[in-house]
Amino acid sequence: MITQKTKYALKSLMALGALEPGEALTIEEVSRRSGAPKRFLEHILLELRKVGYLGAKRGRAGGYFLIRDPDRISLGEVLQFVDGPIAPLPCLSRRAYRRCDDCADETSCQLRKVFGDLFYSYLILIESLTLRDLLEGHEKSRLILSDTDGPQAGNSTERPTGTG
Amino acid sequence: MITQKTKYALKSLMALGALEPGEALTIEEVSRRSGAPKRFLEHILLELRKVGYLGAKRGRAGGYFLIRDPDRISLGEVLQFVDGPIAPLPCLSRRAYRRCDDCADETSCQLRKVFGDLFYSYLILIESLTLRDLLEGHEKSRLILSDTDGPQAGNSTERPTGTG
DNA sequence: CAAAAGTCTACTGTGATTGTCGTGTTAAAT
DNA sequence: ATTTAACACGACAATCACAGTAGACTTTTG
Repeated sequence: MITQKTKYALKSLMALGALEPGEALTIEEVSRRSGAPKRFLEHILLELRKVGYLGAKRGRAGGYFLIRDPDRISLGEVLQFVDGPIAPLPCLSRRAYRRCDDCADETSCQLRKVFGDLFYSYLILIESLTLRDLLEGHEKSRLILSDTDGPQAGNSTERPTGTG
Repeated sequence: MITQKTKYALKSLMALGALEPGEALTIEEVSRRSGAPKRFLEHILLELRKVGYLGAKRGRAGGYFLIRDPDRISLGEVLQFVDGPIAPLPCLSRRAYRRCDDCADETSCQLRKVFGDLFYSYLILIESLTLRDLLEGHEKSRLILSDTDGPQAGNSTERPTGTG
């Protein structure tokens, strides 16, 4: 589950990404378009600015605007910046690495091995999706498992609900 | 991040999956082998039994034992049973579906579309990994993005740490 | 100067996570 | 039959993350 905060962040980025160059939106207006509570959104937009996605103009006719190409804002990055570490195990996180206190030997930990591979595959997927994909339709992230001839993903419209 | 509880559950399943047929372990013993606190483990093993993975024998020489083939216990299933819904958005969960209160039209929600595809790919990965993979080495989950010639995953031993 | 905007720090309510505890129930050993 | 060692189950509690609110400050423009 991505957090509500991340959802607000993504919706805000979408709102700001849809603007013409030169345009800006006030927090108030982003709040209206994203559905996020205004006072909460303050924090979120501030973070997105500090991280380098947004620019802000203060004072009377101020507002926020996107300063990074939507192609270069990956979902993976946003999730990390807003939600914090996304690794399934603390010992698999680069930035926020923490040893598992209940793990004797990290190199032989089977849990780490298996989830490490899973995480790597997941990262490829999530890094390949960008704000651009949220702004337009998208045709990416089709995958094929090489040792099976199982189902293929992609193609947006079908199978709306998963199992979660 | 998978929860500590799930980690305990997986380690316990590994401990029980490594037994010879006919053998069983007491909670105490599973606790020792998995590192989980005994009184906490009670709840976990109970759940795993109710879900159909484990059998239990009560009374003096009692204990827990695996009653489902490790090939038929997918990581995805375990995560769901122990951690609850794993869908990135409530509106993408089949079992625990909930409408996003901030979403006007579900069918046109771009967030839902993109995360839906992502989730579907993720499910394929996580469903293809089983307790068997945790018990032995594993050679699965290699994937190829069909619209890029980007990196390939798989092959266990390399790139230990990700980005999370 | 006043109004409208972003910036910052601090605080809070709610719920999930991670356990612990007490008490029961079952079955084997003596 | 009694004791003992195991699982079963419900209630409770400490801690923490999440989601949001509030107040005070700073910057810009009219």
